Amino acid sequence: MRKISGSTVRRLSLYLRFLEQFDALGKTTISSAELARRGATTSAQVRKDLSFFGSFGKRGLGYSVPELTARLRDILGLKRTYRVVLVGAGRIGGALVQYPGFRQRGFHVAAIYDRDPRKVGSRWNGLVVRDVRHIVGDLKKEPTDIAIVVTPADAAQDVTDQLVQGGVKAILNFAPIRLAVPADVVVKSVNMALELETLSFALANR
Amino acid sequence: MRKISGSTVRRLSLYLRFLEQFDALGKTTISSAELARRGATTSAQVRKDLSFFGSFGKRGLGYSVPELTARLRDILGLKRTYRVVLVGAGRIGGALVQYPGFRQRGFHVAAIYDRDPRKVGSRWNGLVVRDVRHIVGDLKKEPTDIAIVVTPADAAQDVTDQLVQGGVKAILNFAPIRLAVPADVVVKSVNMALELETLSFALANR
DNA sequence: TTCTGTGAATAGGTTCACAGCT
DNA sequence: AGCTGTGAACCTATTCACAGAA
Repeated sequence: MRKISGSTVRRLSLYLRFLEQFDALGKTTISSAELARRGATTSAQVRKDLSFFGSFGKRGLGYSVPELTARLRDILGLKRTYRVVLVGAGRIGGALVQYPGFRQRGFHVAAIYDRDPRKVGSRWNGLVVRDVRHIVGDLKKEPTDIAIVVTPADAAQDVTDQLVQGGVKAILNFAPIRLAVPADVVVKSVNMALELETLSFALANR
Repeated sequence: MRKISGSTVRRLSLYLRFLEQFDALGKTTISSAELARRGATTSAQVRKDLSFFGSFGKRGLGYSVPELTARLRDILGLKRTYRVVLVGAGRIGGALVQYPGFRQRGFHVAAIYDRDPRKVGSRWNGLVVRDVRHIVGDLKKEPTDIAIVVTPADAAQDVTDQLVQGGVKAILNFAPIRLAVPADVVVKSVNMALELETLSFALANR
């Protein structure tokens, strides 16, 4: 497939949310202009984004809400559910385990790991925290595509190596380091402090 | 000032982190190539990013670590501390209140608000949760530049309007809606489910 | 007539490559 | 000799504008 930019993918996710909202309102048809207004972009951008994957609209009419919803879910890989493991039973980990947005979208946090013996065995949102030393064995028994790394920086690379060894193919990383992974593994890093710094930059440079 | 792209700002934040690490190792000088290696970019990119703000290096030598650190802290608006208020005393709010990365960078979470009477009055990391109805009055007494919105979607716009009324100029938004704000207020939205969807897209389109 | 789909034009961001300072 | 600073070249993303389907 042709190379799709990250910003296109993010917009597709947004369009999908808007479509779900439109569907809830009982609308059956939507134009690129309406999607654009919601997404703070342009109608041409919406049409271009969609055009990378085919032509789903009807000229003079717009897009069928249920049809485009289905196509976007398909494009974004959301027609299936994902088993997700979470490594790091700290505050952020705890918040993510019960984050409703994940389950709604088919991302099921199925296991939590930590290295701290005081945390191992405790319950988090119905899941028993397991010792991280079991992780490779567990992953081999229960194939898992996605992991969320919420460990301190010093543990993150080691954990990542074990995740890769266990067959994980995508990692959402909250640790403030760049993770080294083989070419067939995708990493997406989120860094809250960095987000705040884009704000302080904006405040300082008005 | 000339328009600086978001990706340049993000890279500057990263360079600052690397510089701090180099400083801790006792290095006093660093080349654009070394910064590039750490940041998974190119030396030309590093130099170009810096060149928007001046010329801080010495030809043949590289950059002085303490000097460039100071310049970046200045550029990113990190020479001062920021009073930050957090709205929404849920799981994610709780995790963010004690997130060490914020305080390290000079972002001080100084107050937490919630609308739920059962949460109001409880203690979170040493702070007493206040009723959100006091927020405008509090902000007028204690001018605050940055707010973090961690409420459910249905409350986020209302809270945002109050923050703006109270003089907040930058908002880090975790609620899954686009916030409407006046032109002089910056909003940066973070959406975890959307990040996971970029991963499922990558898995589905290999 | 309305709104899509898409080449062409434009804008924006990245990389190249080299002159010039240390 | 080594590494910066920066125009120019290149590449990618967005916007324009219009032909064509409903």
